[in-house]
Amino acid sequence: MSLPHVLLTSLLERPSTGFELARRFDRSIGFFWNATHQQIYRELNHMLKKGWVSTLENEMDNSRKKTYQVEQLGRIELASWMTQQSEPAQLRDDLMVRLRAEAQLSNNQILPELLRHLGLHQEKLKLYQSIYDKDFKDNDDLDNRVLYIHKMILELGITMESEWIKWLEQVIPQLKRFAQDSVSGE
Amino acid sequence: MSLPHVLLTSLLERPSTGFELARRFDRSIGFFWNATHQQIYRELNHMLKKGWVSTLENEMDNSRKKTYQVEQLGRIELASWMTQQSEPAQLRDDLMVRLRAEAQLSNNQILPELLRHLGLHQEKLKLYQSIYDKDFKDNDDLDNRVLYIHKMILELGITMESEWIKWLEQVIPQLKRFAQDSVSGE
DNA sequence: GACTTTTATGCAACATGTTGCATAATCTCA
DNA sequence: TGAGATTATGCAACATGTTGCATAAAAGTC
Repeated sequence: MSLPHVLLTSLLERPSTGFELARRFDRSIGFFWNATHQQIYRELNHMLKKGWVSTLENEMDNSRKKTYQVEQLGRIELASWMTQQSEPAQLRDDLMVRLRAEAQLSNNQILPELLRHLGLHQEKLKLYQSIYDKDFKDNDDLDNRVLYIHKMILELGITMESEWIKWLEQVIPQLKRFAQDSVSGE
Repeated sequence: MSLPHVLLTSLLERPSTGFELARRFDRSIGFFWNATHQQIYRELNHMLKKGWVSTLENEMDNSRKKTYQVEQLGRIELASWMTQQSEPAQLRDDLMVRLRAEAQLSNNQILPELLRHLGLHQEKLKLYQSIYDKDFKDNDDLDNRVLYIHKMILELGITMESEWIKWLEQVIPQLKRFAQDSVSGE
């Protein structure tokens, strides 16, 4: 329900084409809200019809490229959405389902996937950390709202990835031990 | 894509009616995978058609109640699904979008919602903690796979909720300060 | 100049998830 | 015994998200 609002926010930060939005989704904003280019183009057209955004007339441009900007109606919509409540997202990870299934089936099939996820979380943490170092490391300008908020969002991401890693590093050896036990007699 | 597998796992743990599954979703398994009763009934019918589950003939029961159990085909499906890879779920929380929008709009509308979320996370943590104390506190039977896995899943939930709380408790005062500054001159 | 890659947009079909409503048996309690 | 809550299942419409495919201009490269 909030994809349009993600896009409005993103376009307020900078007027962009659908393609650019999709690319940014692969980086900053997409770390906590993902969307395919399909969803983005579809939603942009929808918002255009509702008058929330408009396209800039691209100078001398006969390509298909369209740059979108937020209109007054879009700002009003975003501000009104800000006053609404929403429930916290819930943890919804396939891996948890697989673990519970593993508990039932006892096939020892889960280990490779746990290791793979450990790797993925480590990579993601590294990525976040590098962005953090680049953008915020020596920035202690706590008076800047925008900077502060972006920094805190990234910090949350870093924390969550770290916790996943710690957790996996605890679970994996123990499950290995179970697997060992079940082959060697027990 | 894994709702059917959640249901299969849940039914392996205990044959149940759709209603019971929905209720359990409100508790244990639903902490990391949610679904409405609609989705559950629809999916159960679907799995019935595919032969993954069957209904128990309920003794002397002329009510509409149907108890489902997993069939061989369902087990095979689940085991085969276990060998497939899946990407880690990504953090996808409205609140993050609202924060970034707040950074753009500077309306100071976000604070009540941050406080509300803090409360919700504290409640959730309390709930998890109470289940943990009840089910696992004095259980150090590390040889029990099923118990161990359930315990670790709950521990992850506890960690994540704790980290949310810590984060909100850091962000809220700072945003309050910004709001203060912007009324009193600055 | 032809060839590939990157940029750029979109349709159509499908899968998944949500909301509102309808139905009906059973249980509770006054 | 009758009124209301709880248990129990489901349809239909809609919203949102995914996948596969098609198209085409622009930029790089051999």
